[in-house]
Amino acid sequence: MALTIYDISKKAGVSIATVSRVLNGSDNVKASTREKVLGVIEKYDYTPNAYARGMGLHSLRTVGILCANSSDSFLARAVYYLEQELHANGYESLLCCTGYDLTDRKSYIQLILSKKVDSLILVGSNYVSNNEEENEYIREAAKQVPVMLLNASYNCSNVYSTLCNDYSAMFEATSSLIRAGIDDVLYLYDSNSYSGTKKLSGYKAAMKSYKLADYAPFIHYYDGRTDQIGSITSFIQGIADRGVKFHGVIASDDSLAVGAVKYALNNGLEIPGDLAIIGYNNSMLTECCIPELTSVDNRLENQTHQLVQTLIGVLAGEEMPAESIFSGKLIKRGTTP
Amino acid sequence: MALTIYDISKKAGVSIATVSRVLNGSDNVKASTREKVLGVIEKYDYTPNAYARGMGLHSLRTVGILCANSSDSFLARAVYYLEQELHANGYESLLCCTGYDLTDRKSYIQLILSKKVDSLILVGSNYVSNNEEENEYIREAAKQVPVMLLNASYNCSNVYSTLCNDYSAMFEATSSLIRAGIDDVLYLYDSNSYSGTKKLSGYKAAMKSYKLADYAPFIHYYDGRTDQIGSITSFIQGIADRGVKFHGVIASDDSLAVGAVKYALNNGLEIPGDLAIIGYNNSMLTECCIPELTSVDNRLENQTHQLVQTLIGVLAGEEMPAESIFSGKLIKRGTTP
DNA sequence: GGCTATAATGTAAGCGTTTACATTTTCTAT
DNA sequence: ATAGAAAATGTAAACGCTTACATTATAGCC
Repeated sequence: MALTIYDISKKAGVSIATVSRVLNGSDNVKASTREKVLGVIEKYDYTPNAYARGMGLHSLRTVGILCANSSDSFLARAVYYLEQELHANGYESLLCCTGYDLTDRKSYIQLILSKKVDSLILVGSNYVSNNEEENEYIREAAKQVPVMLLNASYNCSNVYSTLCNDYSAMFEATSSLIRAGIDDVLYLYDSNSYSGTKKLSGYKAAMKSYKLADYAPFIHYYDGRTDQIGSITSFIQGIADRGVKFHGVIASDDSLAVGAVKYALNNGLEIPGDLAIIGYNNSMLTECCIPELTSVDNRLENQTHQLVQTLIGVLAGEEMPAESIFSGKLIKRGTTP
Repeated sequence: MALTIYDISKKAGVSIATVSRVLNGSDNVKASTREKVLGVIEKYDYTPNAYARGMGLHSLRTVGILCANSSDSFLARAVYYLEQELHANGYESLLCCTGYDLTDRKSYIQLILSKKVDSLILVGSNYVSNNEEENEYIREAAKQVPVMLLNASYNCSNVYSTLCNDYSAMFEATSSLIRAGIDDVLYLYDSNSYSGTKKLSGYKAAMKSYKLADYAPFIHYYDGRTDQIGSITSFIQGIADRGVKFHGVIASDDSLAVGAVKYALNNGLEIPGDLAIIGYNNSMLTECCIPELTSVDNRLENQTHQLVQTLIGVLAGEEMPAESIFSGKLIKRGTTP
């Protein structure tokens, strides 16, 4: 059986209150007593029971992080940055991978809220739906703790967001291709999430502003299989086989763009001469293909940093901005002219 | 303030014991009472406090998962599979990203053990060091709960492992290149972890068995930067520039292998004609390059499945195998003849 | 040395559950 | 209808900590 604070107090010859004070760094303890107690703690390798602690303490300096899928490279990177930032600020994190299903999601939130977290961070725009009813769970959660959205936005009190101006970034990316003389630009996307919708509109608006027809087929592919990219490649092949012509591809995610690169290479198309390609997220995948992938950097690191700063402020009772928006930046590499 | 079991019992007109019984699915509750209580719970959206629960309950059906870096695609995939398996078996998971530093690691373990986890899963071979002293923390942890190692092995009571026979797999991979007539095979690796060491020996043994000279430069690169692959590419370029000749590259990880692919394409080398390349882990990266990467599948999915099965068995008091070894498999794609 | 202010320590209540045990209700068989 | 068994429910202690409040030790001052 694990040692309790009683065992330690007995061995150190003090009361449990004193042990607790030492544990919590209270300054009302005589130096010699502190040494004695710390010695016993050290010697017996005592660790206070976190659950008992959770009962007494008001805050456990813990925040819950929810992400849909930790093997998605974008989400994983976001979670990684977040944990680092939180740790650096003295907060622990509790990570849950909820999957994309809405009902599971709700029960995960209940679960994590029952752990007395100080806040909830929802990573990725798929947590905000276009269907307002589906967002009820966010409003519910926000009644209990501040809810932080990374790369998404939701207008509700006690909800704070960081984002990239996906609309403008995608507008810019699309325009840059058009200005380079490519007027048949295909748009690939795989998610109707908050940011997904913004990006799509950015593309459409750009095409429209140049009086061009847009074409944006939806790919459903996030099922965790290994040959995701292969399925994208053949999806694009299917489009070409149906006679659709395109000399540019913009994708809502780098993985889709890599699929386009493979499609091009499979068909002997020159990149960017015959086909120009732009991805999104500026992930590690941009480096994996030859030529390297041009991609929009959505400022993940800035977002996570800002999000944690906002959170700290909110928890300290300060008034903080409900939305922090960063400007996406097109990083030009070999797949664009 | 959140509702407690007292509030619910009052509203439902029963005792807290009855509410608790309903909550815990005890069968000694009249159906009508159960309905009534569930109704109140539903209506007020009550969730029992996890910490109070942790005090009373013996097991919380929770296991701690430690991984060094959740943005490493191999580790992330492993964690993802593990969480799914655990969830399917009625276990919750607590994930911590410990980083690669040893001292941090120890405090993380203390932290997670204080949460009354039923077991500890260490994901990835970097948790087992060749330096026996550094493994003390594993022995310590194993005194408290069963410790499960994924993709690593450590001989100690109450420690269970799943692995791939990295030595043989690498021996096979290397031999396959040699048999194809390539006798100057470079080996790239970036970690001296448990499995890293095995792989390296497999390569060396294969070269030796064909009486060939081995060459295995070490790359230090896992720092989380985005241009990892770029730095690998230039590392290889540096080797070539020093006059080292090689017509084959085997890497301990797919990302290193992708670096080799880029090196080849940068230099106008034909793959696999001028340079044959084999990666390891059979990750999504294998699909990202053209030609697609030949890679060793280390049976991650099998490993995670087996690990959870073993864990369930151990927790149920059954005698389980301390080590489960799977056979790696060379998946041939375009980068090998 | 005696008095007070202050620092150090101890005592005990409370946090929200679970569960052994006690009690009450319901059912079965007479 | 009623004793006795079985089922349903209630009571209260326990889990290991924090902390307000009470008590004791220490120091400073005249």
